[in-house]
Amino acid sequence: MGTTKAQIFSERQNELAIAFKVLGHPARVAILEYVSRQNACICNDLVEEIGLAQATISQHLKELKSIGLLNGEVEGKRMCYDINLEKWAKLQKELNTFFNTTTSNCC
Amino acid sequence: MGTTKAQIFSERQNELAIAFKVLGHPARVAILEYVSRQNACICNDLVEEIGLAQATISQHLKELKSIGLLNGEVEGKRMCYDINLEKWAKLQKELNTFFNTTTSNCC
DNA sequence: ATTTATAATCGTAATATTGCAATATAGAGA
DNA sequence: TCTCTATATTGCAATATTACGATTATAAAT
Repeated sequence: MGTTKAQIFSERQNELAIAFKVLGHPARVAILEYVSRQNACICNDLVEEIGLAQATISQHLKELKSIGLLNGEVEGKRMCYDINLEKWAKLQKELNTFFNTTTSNCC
Repeated sequence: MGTTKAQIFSERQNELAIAFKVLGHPARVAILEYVSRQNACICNDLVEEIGLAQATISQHLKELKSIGLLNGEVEGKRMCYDINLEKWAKLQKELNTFFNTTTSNCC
């Protein structure tokens, strides 16, 4: 127990849910918003901006990278994260498809 | 530890994240999709359709209700759930605002 | 009244997530 | 090289989530 029974759902449902889940933390919402506002987007800035420990920010960045929403480029000793616009647009489209096809005709 | 530090984020960021989080489970995605396809949308049907225990489905329904995405009406000894279309449209709009305003200009 | 059907709630075990300190790694500059 | 800075990883504690059996509550049917 404690584990999501992914095998009983479709791949699409699982992927959609995973994307929603990754977006389902305020720190990750804030990271995406901050990264999108900045020209320089470095973990250390995020630590100051957001107010979580460096290790914690790094972990959240990892999750955002895991679904391809963020790109991380090494820039000297720093990392430069930016949003993967292609993936971003694709996800937006998928979410809208989900919202548009899921409308009630019940009762 | 273990608890999200909600107090360091804006109300909007927290609410957005909570909505994403609720959508971030394949069972809840599946429930929304199934409810939207049916005219009769009863927990017991969902148990058969989805293949999780009745208690588990009931719990997922509760979470969907908690953010107002589902309405539950008592219909005799059954419950009739349907999607709260107003909330649904509002959420879709908010997510799109998030996606549209969060685009990269980094690096 | 008793039984049956439906769904909510409770209690609990297994697992996942969050957050941080400590440590590791890697590049830049003295 | 040695040190400093930036980021990643590890290990761990606290808490949250997932799932389910058992129980409870309610209403319909007999």
